[in-house]
Amino acid sequence: MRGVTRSAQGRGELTPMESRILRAAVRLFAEKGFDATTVQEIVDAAEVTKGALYHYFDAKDDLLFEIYHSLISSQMADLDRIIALRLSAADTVRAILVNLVETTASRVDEAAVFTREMHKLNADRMAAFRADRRRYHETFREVIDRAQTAGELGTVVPADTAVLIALGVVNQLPTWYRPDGPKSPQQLGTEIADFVLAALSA
Amino acid sequence: MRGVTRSAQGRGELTPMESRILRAAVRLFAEKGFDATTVQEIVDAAEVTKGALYHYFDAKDDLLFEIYHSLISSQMADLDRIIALRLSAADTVRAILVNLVETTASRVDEAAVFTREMHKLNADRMAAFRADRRRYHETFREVIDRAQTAGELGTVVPADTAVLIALGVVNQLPTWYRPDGPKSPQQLGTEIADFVLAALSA
DNA sequence: GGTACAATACCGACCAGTTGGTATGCAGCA
DNA sequence: TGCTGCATACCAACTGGTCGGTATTGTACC
Repeated sequence: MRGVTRSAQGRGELTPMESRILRAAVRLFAEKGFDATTVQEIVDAAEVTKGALYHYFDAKDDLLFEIYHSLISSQMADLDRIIALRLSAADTVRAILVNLVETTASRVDEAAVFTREMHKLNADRMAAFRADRRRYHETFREVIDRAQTAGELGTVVPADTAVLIALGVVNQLPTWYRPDGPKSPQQLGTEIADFVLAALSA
Repeated sequence: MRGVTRSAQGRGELTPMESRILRAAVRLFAEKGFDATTVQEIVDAAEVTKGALYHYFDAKDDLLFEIYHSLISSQMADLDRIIALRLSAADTVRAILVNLVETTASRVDEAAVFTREMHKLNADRMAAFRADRRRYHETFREVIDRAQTAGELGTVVPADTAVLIALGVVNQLPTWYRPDGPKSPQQLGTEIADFVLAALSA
């Protein structure tokens, strides 16, 4: 069972104990970083014992991977769902961005951990992650690309750069977004989508 | 001399030994992260001894701070220089972004370490950093704000959000920028500036 | 110009504390 | 009686940082 989290087998079928541990881990990782967080701190925060943790997870790294995994699967599923709606290019871009901003906002800790610690994935998992990301980027880029070719969107900025910029903004969001801030996630999503679409209309 | 790096006294007056150590530290921090990098690894990479390192720096943390410090001072100085040119709003925005992209690209490792590990600053240094960042944001925001009021730029996107987006993109740059990629830093800077200005023109 | 003295620059073996992970035990359910 | 689900005690490896000591450079005085 090397290289695979025991719990990762059945998707979304986390036991109560697993999600309890993961919830504590995410909070601590987001607060202090992965390396600076002790396994002992995690089990204390989750009010379980080390034995319990290592009963469900093979290694500390697996906690990280579970966090990535659940976030990415959810994002990929959302993307596919949006694409399937077959909206206009502009509406698709808007839907993708609003959705991304909203899920990122509702799962800030996970998103923050993700962007800060993703380079700690081992080779295999990193490769899997890159593949997912590539697919996400490509899908997004094609939406813009086709719209540009069809004259629906402007061509001032190349599609690939636009994707990098748009997704970069979202990835950076956990750094400055505060749930108690003046703007709701929905409003932020709208503003960011407005921004990107305004740029792409030129 | 608590809380202050010995070498931070005289700005930019790093001894050869200090920059040698810092150069190795930056590379390793960028590659594996701060916590995952051992002091021993740093001194090995720099081909010095632990004694030498602790002769010039009080603690491992001070290495991080020196990296931040040199990067931030340089960025703040650049900003002031650009503002002093008293260009038009659009040209100022462009100049800031192109400059930021170029310096970030030429110092990717430092920038990457910075965005990933800044939360490890202690309270004092964090406060100082926040003050600097606030000033940077405010300055940038005012440029946009005044231009919007004067009708020189559109008002579709609020100035504060625009700043967050623009700087977010730059902060995310180290994640995907590759020196051997197809686009030069200058070209990237131009494209990003085009993007932001196109959005702001709406 | 040489000698005594001192400050600076650096060395590397060592330490106390911490860390991720394990081995073993035990209760309850089938 | 055995198996799952956890608890407890423990360990070997590693980490940042220290400390006594040495080499090198600078300085003041004869």
